Amino acid sequence: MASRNPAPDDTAAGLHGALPIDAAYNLPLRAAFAYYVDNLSQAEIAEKLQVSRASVHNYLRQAQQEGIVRISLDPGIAARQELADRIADRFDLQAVYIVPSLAGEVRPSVFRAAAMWLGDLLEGVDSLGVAWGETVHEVASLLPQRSRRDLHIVQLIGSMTLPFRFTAESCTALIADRFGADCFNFHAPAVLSDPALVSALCAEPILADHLVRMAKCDAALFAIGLSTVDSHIVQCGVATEQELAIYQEDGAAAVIAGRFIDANGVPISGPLNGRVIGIDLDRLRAISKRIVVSAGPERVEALRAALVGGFATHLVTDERTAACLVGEGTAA
Amino acid sequence: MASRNPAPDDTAAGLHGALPIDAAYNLPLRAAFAYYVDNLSQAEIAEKLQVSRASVHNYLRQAQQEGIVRISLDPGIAARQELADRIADRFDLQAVYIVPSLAGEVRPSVFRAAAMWLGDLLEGVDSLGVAWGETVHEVASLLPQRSRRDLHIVQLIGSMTLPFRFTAESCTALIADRFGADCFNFHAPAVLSDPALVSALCAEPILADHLVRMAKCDAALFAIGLSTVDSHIVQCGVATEQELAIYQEDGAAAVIAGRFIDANGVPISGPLNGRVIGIDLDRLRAISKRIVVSAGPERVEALRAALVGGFATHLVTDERTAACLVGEGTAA
DNA sequence: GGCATTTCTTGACATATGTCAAATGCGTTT
DNA sequence: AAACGCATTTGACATATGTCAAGAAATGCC
Repeated sequence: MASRNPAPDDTAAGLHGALPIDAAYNLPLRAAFAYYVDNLSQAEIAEKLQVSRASVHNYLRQAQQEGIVRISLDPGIAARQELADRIADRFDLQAVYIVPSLAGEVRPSVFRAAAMWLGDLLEGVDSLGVAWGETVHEVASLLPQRSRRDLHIVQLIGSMTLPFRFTAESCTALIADRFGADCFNFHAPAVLSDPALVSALCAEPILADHLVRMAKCDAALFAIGLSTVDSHIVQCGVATEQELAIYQEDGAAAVIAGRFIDANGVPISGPLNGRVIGIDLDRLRAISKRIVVSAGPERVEALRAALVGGFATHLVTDERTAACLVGEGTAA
Repeated sequence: MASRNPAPDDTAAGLHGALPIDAAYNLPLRAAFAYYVDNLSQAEIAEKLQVSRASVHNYLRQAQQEGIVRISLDPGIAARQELADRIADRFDLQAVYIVPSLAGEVRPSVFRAAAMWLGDLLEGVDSLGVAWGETVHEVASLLPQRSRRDLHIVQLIGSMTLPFRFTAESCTALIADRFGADCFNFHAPAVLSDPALVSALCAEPILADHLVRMAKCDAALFAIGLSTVDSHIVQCGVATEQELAIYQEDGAAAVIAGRFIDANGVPISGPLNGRVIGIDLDRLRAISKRIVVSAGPERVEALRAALVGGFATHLVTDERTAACLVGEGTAA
């Protein structure tokens, strides 16, 4: 029983080069194979591995956390729902993934599903732009470990240091971490008080480089913000209540990447004009794969505005929200 | 509780268009989401779905069989094993997947793992050539359901109607079925007694077309046959014992797609020259992704011959076989 | 419409899995 | 060398899951 359990990041090379191959190293991996491939019971594995059954259970849990074990539901099946088709047709989306939630709270359910599928959605993608907000953060924190070393994670909106746990950096960092990907953060606040300062700042090489990186993204992950008073855009200090009120008067229906749009998906100008540092809506729309995660009855209108505006190509939502989107079912 | 459980191949369109979205249709899907995404217990799901706990269990099983639920181990982790690297280096392979088998029987274990990974290995592949034999059949029969409608499955060797359960057609048919792919069979026997007849037959449009299809494959799945008397090549009637003996005298080390090679991976000519209908070794080697599944101590020499000959680019095997391949560990 | 056949469902039991606090080992510090 | 802290392991218990044969519903057939 020599050398048990090398650290996970251990390359394993050299260390056990000369060990007999039945030596008990890499326990979580072996347990996972025995359990999921050979269909042995945990008790049987425990016996073969000469450890307690509880340990085997621990290994399996560890294997799952490390992403050795991948349990997921076929995204295709969620996209092949009849409702999904209708929404995709109606709003000209490439794919709609519908979560048939039974649980009382739909949003966490949708977040988990989105996290489960993000890896699949990102196949063939080189560079993922990431917005920030509660939704994006939740999805990020639920992402399973999955190796995508080649991927670039790019922050799409400037940061706010705020009363919230979901900072822009934690969104990008979490995602980058789970994919083992490189992370490119946007070293600027999301909003300044003077447009001139914004221009000046964006002309700085560091930020200019970042703007180029954003333009090169071939996928984006974001959510649709509400334009109501309890919206995070106010709570985070991006907009004041007064500013928000002005936008509301002009028909604000949703917030995307810190920008307001109306019910027809058309950008609204207002007091934040030129003061936001982050990807603008046209450039966002130029990214080829635009993944939106949004669910909940209170978000139907905002989501519809975003879809009408053509901001999404891929949508993850739940059954009930989906039904409301196409005018069936009630918000309740 | 109208219209429960439409048949699996039901398009679902129209049928429940007007149903309230909380109607209890598509139970396996709902159960799977509740269980794997929402982390509800089967008992909780039973309650929400108004069915017995046992039913929920049945739905989940069904969901798994239908490929809604996908449980797999990261192929990357099996390829990142230190032994895998060494073998890939030594034999110039693109990837080696090593199964750390605990179970007594390694071969079934490797077959299950190969089946689990085949879908991943076939990403980006348009046309998969398939040989036949016990190994290929086993892998095929263990394949999980996974949609790859666009894929072509192409039979690489003529058929034998034989005392075995693993016919060429069942290999291709099974694989095509699991992927929902199109299946192109080779309508000819694997071996004839007269080379002239082989030429004549292959000139027939039907077969000529198939030869073209084989050449267009961008991946192949095959195993390495033994050149010993108990080899399936004799049992299937492809070669007689006398013919086999001749090849053995000339140093036959393995059989690939009905062709003999020696320990250096060089093709051996012999009594079967010109009499086999199936992909020839050069054309096989011209397929860009060549996936070999092979494991078991008795197969080490044959496998090594195949690898030396450059017939594989991807290998799925077990730890012990792998160790023997690079000269460590014992066959026992 | 009735009967046979299949498919789905269920309750009760057997088994496997999850949990947690206590114990053990192991490397580090004093 | 003893003492400490951390991570891992373990046994015992609570819970969740798997199984199966019997019953119910749906389906197909004449």
